[in-house]
Amino acid sequence: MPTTIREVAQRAGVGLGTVSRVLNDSPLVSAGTRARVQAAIADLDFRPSQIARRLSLGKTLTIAAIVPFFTRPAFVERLRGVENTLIESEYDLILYNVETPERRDRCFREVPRRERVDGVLVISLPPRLEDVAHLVNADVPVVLVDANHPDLTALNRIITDDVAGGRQAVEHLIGLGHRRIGFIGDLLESPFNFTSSRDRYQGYQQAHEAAGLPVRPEYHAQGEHGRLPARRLAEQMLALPERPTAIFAASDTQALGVLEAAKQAGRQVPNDLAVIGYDDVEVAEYAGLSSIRQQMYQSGQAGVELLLNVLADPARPAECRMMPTELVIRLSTGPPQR
Amino acid sequence: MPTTIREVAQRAGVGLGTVSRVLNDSPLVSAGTRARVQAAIADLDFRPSQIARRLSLGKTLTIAAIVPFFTRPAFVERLRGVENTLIESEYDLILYNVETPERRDRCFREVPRRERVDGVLVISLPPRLEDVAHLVNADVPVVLVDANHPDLTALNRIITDDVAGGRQAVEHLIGLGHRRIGFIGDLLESPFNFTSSRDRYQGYQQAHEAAGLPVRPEYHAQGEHGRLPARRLAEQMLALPERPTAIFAASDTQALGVLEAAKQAGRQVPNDLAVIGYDDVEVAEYAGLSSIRQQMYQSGQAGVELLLNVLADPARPAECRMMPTELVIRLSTGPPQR
DNA sequence: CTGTTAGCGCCTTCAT
DNA sequence: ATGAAGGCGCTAACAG
Repeated sequence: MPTTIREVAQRAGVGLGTVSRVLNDSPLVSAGTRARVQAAIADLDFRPSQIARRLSLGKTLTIAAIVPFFTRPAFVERLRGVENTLIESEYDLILYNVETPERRDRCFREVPRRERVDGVLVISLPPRLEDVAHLVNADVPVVLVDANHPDLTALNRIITDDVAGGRQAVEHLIGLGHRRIGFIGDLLESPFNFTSSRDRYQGYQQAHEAAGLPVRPEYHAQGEHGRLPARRLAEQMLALPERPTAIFAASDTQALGVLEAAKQAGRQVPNDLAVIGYDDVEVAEYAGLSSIRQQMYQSGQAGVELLLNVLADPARPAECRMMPTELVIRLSTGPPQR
Repeated sequence: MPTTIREVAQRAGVGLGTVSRVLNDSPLVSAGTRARVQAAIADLDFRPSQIARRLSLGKTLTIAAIVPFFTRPAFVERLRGVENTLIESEYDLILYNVETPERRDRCFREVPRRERVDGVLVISLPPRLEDVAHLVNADVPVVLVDANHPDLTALNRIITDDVAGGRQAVEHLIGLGHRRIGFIGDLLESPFNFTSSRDRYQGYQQAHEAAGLPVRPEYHAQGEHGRLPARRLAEQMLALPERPTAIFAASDTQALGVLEAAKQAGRQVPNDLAVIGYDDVEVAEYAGLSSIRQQMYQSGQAGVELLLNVLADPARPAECRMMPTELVIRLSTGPPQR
């Protein structure tokens, strides 16, 4: 049997209301009794029951994170930011891992309910139009992290500007003098509706237009996410009669595949081929890979902070916070060989 | 205001005990009233408050997972098994990520308490001797997954036999005809007391003894976990006057570093150098890397099952379940060149 | 079979 | 400043 507040009260010779006040740092307790109560708490090794506390407060003190977290390192990194921030608060983090569209739908439908959690973080999982209504009308606040959509204006969210990031990457290459730049990204259609690759390609297009360069379809390849598929695509692209002098990959994972393809084809990086990735995950540094850094950890953190703010002030209007991206230049990019 | 059981009762024209029975699938309800109640529940879109339920039941219906989950893919994979299994049950999964020894100690001390959770899974985090007492005497059951120690007999756990796995790997190499076999592993001392590398090396030694081969200290290198450190160590080892014809790396990540070192040194794999890793993570297949497969996902699953069993029958004696390992032969191992 | 009642442990008025 | 009392929503034991 766990100790209860009542036993503490008895032992300290006070009423149980007083114990509750001490527990909740109420100023309405004299120093003396506070000390007595604290002594009793220590003696009995008492910890208040979270459950009872929750029932009484009418809050679950729990936040759910819905994450497709095993597919890519970037998702895990965001979750890491969430976990580390939430641990400082009084909220518990409960986890829903989404690996199938069915599971995603079920989570969107069943998780954001007041009888389960106080708030929900949706990480890197863009809701579809039909989900938006659910999420907006959910009886608990929802914050999206790394998920954007033009129709989401009613939802709180932390986004990164993938279009700008893609532009940044390609402007870097163009600035170095490249004129034939390949893009290797994910399939544009995925069951999870991931938009990042698409948006980064849009940035690619914008940079080309701004520089007056043509966007050539043979320089755009898409495939399953992963190093190996990207490697295959890069091999094909490097075998083109007029091969690109630089390749922008939609993720570092894919950029690694491109590096392998270059080595395979006997191309020196960056002289024969400049390569830039996206995300700046840990291996990018090892691999000397230029990349676009996203503040993934910080975006998780920002998501939690936003959610806690909404929890504290439910009337607060929906907010969209943009995380900046940063160009990180390493050894894999340089001017084209002449 | 969320709907309550009371309103449902009113609407269905029954007592609230009956509603509770319907919710809990009690057979003591006539088909007619059950239908009426269910209709009322549907009309009101009623979901029972988990919190109230928990307080009443005296259970948190929550299980904590303590995981160092961002450091290595193998940990995440185990967590994945945990999550996917637990989702089928009525328990919520709450997450504690451990990245520092301080945090680990705090988790071991504060998490396994009845007022917080019903049970705890400790994943890939070997407790130290002083922690064992805490965990054994904790007022909720604890199951270790992928954490072993001779002194842990009082704790429920799912382990993999890293010694046997290491032996298996090295026996494979010896069977192929190798006599000079290097080992590259983690630092034997780590703040988290990870034992896997040490155990795998022990298997290495056993295989050597069984085959009557000498264990040569210059063939044993240890360094930080990671591809790059392993690569450096392998480069040194390959520069030895009498270099090994095969290398067993304590993880696939490190084996990838060894492969890079071999390529760097102009050694053909497997002809000039056979390489075998451990874990059989996803990239092993891409890389054509022979490895020792661990059932990581299944070990998480098994941990949950064991914990649920203990929860159902607290008197059940502590159990230690061993997960098998499996030799996976790919392109990176073959007989030595003569 | 079904309605009623008494807690589960805590927080929060309301008096004092 | 503090004690007493009511209630959070549900389950389970007890009558009927």
